[in-house]
Amino acid sequence: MEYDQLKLENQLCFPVYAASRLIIREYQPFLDKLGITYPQYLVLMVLWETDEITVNEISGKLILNTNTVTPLLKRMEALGLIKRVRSNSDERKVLISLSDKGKKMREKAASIPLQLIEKINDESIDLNILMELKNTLNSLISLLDKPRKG
Amino acid sequence: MEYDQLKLENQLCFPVYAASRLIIREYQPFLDKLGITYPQYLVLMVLWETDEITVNEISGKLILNTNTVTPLLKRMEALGLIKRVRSNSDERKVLISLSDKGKKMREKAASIPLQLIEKINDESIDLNILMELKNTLNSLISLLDKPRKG
DNA sequence: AAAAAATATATCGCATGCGATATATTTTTT
DNA sequence: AAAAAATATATCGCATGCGATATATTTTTT
Repeated sequence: MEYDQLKLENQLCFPVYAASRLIIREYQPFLDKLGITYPQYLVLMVLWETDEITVNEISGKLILNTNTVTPLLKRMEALGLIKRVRSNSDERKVLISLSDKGKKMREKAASIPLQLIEKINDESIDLNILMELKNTLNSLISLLDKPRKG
Repeated sequence: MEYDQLKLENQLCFPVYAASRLIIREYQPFLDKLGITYPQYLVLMVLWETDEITVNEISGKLILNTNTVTPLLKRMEALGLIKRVRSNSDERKVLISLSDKGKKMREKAASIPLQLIEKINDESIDLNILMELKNTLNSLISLLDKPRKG
């Protein structure tokens, strides 16, 4: 029997998995300056776009389970980046909003995406190809994330 | 100032990160049957291709730090999937090789890649686009992994 | 209206994943 | 040859990430 399918180089998942970790490593020095982790940065990006949303909405946008997001948000609250308040209209919900510190961090973070692009683009890889990459991944994500939403 | 760069939808990293987790979730039911995790499956794939290699070589192929790989291998040894033996020629090295159980698992795993492809292809996304995706990610990986090697 | 189902968070346990650091061995430098 | 540097693993601590499960609240069913 042929086992070529089981070779690392023939896998689709491995490159996605490895690239994910490597790109996050590139973020590390910038995030270290802000004293936050990559998932915390993602939460902030969500809140900078839409402040005052529920735990569930955040976990939906980041495609993370609530049992990952709840402790993440608690750590962010402890860091003074966000506030967690039970909703009055629906006591099951917890509303997440930015603290002043969390709001101010937006300015410090503003330069990160461009610096990342420079870091990557600086060498060999065409930006258009990266845009295609993004599109394909987004198709894949909406395909695989369907079961959660449907 | 414009903050569009800080929107989730405009990021490259987030789709890679989310896709990685979602694809691994697709593997989960198949790996559960074998009683292994995704990183463990990766180690096995490396060993099925080249048995008897060092911890360092495995961590290099998987682009993981040794402080991730060492405990991973210890768990795999506890599961009876691999053997860990100090090298005689160089006492710093630890040689990792497959146990009978680890070797036999190859047959059970042989059908996984195809099943995954069917699961994804079954709907809407062209396989050629996925091959391009793989190529772009591999370029990105060799770019970002350079500092480790160079 | 009471019971059942659904929804929203949260807790627990375990496996990564990694920065910082330690230890043993080998190689290189002086 | 002794000292210094490099190499290969390993340990520690902390932050995810998730399956299983618990709890409180709201909505739906009967």
